[in-house]
Amino acid sequence: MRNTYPKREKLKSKKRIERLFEEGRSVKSYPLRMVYLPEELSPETQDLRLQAQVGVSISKRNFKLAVHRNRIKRLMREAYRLNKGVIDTKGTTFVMLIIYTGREELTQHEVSKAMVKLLKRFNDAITPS
RNA sequence: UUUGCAAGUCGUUCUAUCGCUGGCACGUCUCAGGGCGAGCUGGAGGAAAGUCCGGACACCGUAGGGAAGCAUAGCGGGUAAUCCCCGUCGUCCCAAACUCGUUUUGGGAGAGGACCAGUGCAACAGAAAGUAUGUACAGAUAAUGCUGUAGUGAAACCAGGUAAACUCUAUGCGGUGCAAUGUCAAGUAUACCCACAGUUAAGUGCGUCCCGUGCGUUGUGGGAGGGUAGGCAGCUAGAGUGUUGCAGUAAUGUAGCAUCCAGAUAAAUGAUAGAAGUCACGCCUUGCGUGAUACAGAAUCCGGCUUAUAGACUUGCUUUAUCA
RNA sequence: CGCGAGGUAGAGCAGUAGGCAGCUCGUCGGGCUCAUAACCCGAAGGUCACUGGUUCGAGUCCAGUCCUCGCUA
Repeated sequence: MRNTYPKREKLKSKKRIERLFEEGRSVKSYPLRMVYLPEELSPETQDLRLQAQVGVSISKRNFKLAVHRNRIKRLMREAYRLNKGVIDTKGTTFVMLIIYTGREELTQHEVSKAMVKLLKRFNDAITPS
């Protein structure tokens, strides 16, 4: 299976992001935290493979230099791209934002590991018990 | 060969796989917008940073005058332009030399116009820091506040010093900035805009004031605005880059040849694996192992300045050792 | 992206024609009280963010850095 992360899978709408922070629920897996919310995405595409729009974020408070923030965002995107097959939303679509809450820079392997754990917890959270 | 200083240049490379993004041409699906697939080819910096100067470009009530304000400051040159760069004169600092001097040579520093236009300022010390001129001694004189020496202090050798004190002189400055600005589609309270005609009292105005100037309120006609989330243009071929010759002390200019080198927008330029290079350290010492590989990420674009920076190279001077 | 303020004692703040570094609270020691608080007496505590310049002399004037806070869209 091909692992891609094209533009239409990115969360870009300011309106959706604002509502996401107001109404969304969250799951954590250090150093990552995910905020998510069910959302109808039909205007974007009819593609059945699209399960979610995802954005990444990192605080300027924890990393002062732009070059470090850029690198961590790239690592997070890479980790999501390689592991997004873990997600199973059972038909509904979501918007989600993954936030880096750590204060130290990790390697790709460590970020990947945390990402898999985070996505599994997300699956558990949206499955009605 | 060694030490240090100054100026300048560079500032990791290659392969494979998986991704992101701009361009080109192709196939396929779709009413269209566009989607999907595979191919080729571009994809961070010397500072992209700080936003300290200067421009290009764009718009705004035409940007007119005066006041005020701000900036600059020897002279000459360079440039699109500058508070930048180059040269030069004077000043100050350091080193060396000798003919020991306000000398010569070499290197460095810096906002270096004007206190015989005016006003202000100088703690402590000191008689006195200006409405100047006390004391002691010596000299001169008809006489003195005339002349010399003394102590304080940064300055008392006087109509002195200080303008990075107010100020004056000369020159320059309209304002706001690509989230400028233009355009397309969606969409809706009649508050908005334009033209013409009449009216002119208060009021109002992209830092302030005055003059000037625009607006105002009514009628008629026309256009469609605010707020919200978007697409496209602006948007990258340019004061471009490399190289060679010529002109010039230099900054720089000019001619020929070659070349096209990021355009993202919740914001691309990455990840993994392996190899090489460089620098440390260790040793079974000439090859292995371990560790390190800086500062840092375009946001309209250029020219400077300033700041951060592992390591490498070039040139000049200096210093040490050896050989001739 | 474009602008504006501010860094002075542990905390909050003064400091103007350049020459003294200060105020309030807190801290420490002593007194008062059976004891604590309040009150009284005394003391310590500062590279004036940093670097350079102008000046005889700089918290103050000038230039350049660093940090903090805020504003417009």
